[in-house]
Amino acid sequence: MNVKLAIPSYQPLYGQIKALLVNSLASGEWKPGEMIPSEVELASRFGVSQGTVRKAIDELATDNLLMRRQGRGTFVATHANDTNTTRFLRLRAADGSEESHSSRLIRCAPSVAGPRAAAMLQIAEGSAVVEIDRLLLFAGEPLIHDHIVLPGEAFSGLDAAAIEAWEGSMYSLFETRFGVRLIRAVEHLTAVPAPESIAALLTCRPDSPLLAVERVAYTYDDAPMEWRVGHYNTATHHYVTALD
Amino acid sequence: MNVKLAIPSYQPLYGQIKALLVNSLASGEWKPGEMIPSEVELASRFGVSQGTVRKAIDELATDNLLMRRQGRGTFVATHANDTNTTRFLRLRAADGSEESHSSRLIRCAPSVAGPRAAAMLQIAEGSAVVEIDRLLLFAGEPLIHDHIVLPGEAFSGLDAAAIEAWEGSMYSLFETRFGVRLIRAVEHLTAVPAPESIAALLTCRPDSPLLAVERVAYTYDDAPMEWRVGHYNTATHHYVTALD
DNA sequence: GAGTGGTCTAGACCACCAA
DNA sequence: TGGTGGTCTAGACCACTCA
Repeated sequence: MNVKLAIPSYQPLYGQIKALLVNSLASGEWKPGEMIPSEVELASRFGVSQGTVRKAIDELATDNLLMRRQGRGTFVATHANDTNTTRFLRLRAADGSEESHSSRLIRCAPSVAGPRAAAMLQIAEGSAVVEIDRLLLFAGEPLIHDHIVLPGEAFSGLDAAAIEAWEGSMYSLFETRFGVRLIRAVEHLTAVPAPESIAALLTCRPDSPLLAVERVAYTYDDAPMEWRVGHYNTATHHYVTALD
Repeated sequence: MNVKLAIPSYQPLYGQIKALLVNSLASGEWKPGEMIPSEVELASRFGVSQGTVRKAIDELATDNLLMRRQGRGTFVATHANDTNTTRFLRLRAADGSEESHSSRLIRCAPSVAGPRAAAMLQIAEGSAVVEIDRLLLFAGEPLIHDHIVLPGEAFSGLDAAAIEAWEGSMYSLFETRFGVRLIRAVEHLTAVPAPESIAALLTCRPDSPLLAVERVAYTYDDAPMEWRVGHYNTATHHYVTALD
C-alpha cells in the first residue's frame, strides 16, 4: 500500500488561509480580545477573494478561535469574560436555574511530574510542574474539588498570590499572565467513592459516590497544557452535555 | 418592553430554505438513507442561486441531519449503520481501544407514564408508554443498564420480539420501523450508589458508585421521543466528551 | 463522460455599529 | 457616514463517483 495515497494531495485555498490565520494567533500577532484585520484587508494581503477569507474565518469562528461581531469586526476569542461559561464548566443546578459560582484556593505549589501527569502533559517524568488544589462553590456550597497540574516551563512564576489576586476564571489568568490560551479539552468521566480528604472538603460522606472528571486541555498547536482531576458532588447538580 | 423587538424581523434566504428542507425531512418526503435532489435542482425549485441552497445544506450537514458525499450526492442522515457510533454512546475503554458491544434485552412491556416520564416526554401522566430494560455488554462484560421509556402513541406495536429480531442499534429500529428519527439528545450525569437490582446485573457491589446517565432525545420538531436512564459501570471504561 | 458536490471569484447590496 | 460583517448572485472550474 502506497502511503502517499493516504495523504491528501490537495489542500483548498481557504484551508491554507485558515492555517496562516492560526499561525498568527499562535504566534501572538493578534492577542485575545483584539480585532483582527478586516476580511477585505486579509483578502488583499493573501491575494485571494473575500469569500475565500470568509470561509476560513467561518471555520475558525465555529471552532471558537475567533468571534465575529457584525458591524464591528472579527476578534480573537478570549476567556476574559468567562464567568458562567457553559463551555468548560458543565455543572448545572438540577432544576436548570442559573447561579454564580466562586472559587476558593486551597494550595498552589511547585512540584515534579509523576508518571501520570507526565503522560497526560507529554512531558518528562520528574520535570517541573505547578500543582493547584481548589474548591468551586455554587450558591455557597462546595460542589467541586479540582486538582490541577500545569507544566512548569510555561507557568513559571504562578503562585498562590497570583491566583488569589486574580478576578476571573483560571483560563483567563493563564491567557493574560502566561500567554497560554486553552482552546479545547477532552474529559473522561467516572463514578468513584469519595476519598476521605475530598469528602471532608465537599461536606459529603466518605465513600459516597462522586463524579470524577479528568480533563486534558490543549492550546493552539494541540499541545496539552493542563491536566485536571475534578471531583463533583452531584447530589443537587448535574453534569450536562448535549449529543448532536 | 415591546416583545416584537425580541423577534428577529429578518430571516435570511438560506434560513428559509433550511426550514423548507427540514420540513421535507420531517414529513418523510425524503427518507433516511435516501439521496435528496441535487443542489442545482433545489436551487431552481426554490428560485434561488446554488450558493444559497448550498449554505442551507451546509448547516444541516453540520447538524448531522444530512450527509454530503462528494461526487455522489447529499443524503438524509440515518442511524442504519450505527454500530460503534461515538455520537450517542460515549463509553470508551480507559486505554482508548476500540471494541464492539452487544445488547441483551431484559424486558419490553407497555406501561403508563409516571410523573417523571410524563414531564420528560411532555405527555400526560398516565398515558401509554413502552418501557424497555436492557444491558449493554462491552467485550462480553455487562457495563450499562438502560431503562428506556417511549411514548406509546408513536411506538405502538413495539415489543420484545421486534427488538430481539432487530440487527442494529435501537435508534435504527425506531427510524426504520416507526419513522421516528432521533437527531439530538441532552444528557444529565450524576454519580449514584448502585441500586441492588442493577448491581446484580452489572456484577458489581451494591452501593458501589455508578455513573447515572439520564437522556432525553428529540426528533426533527424538537419533540422529546425518548427518555432513558442508564447506569454505567465505569471501573474499566470512561464516559468521554469533548469541550470545544 | 455525465452528474454530483467542492472551491473560488467578483461584485452588488443589506444589516449593524460607532463616531 | 463610513466601515464592518452578512447575504446573495452568476458563473467558472476542480475533484470525485459511477456507469
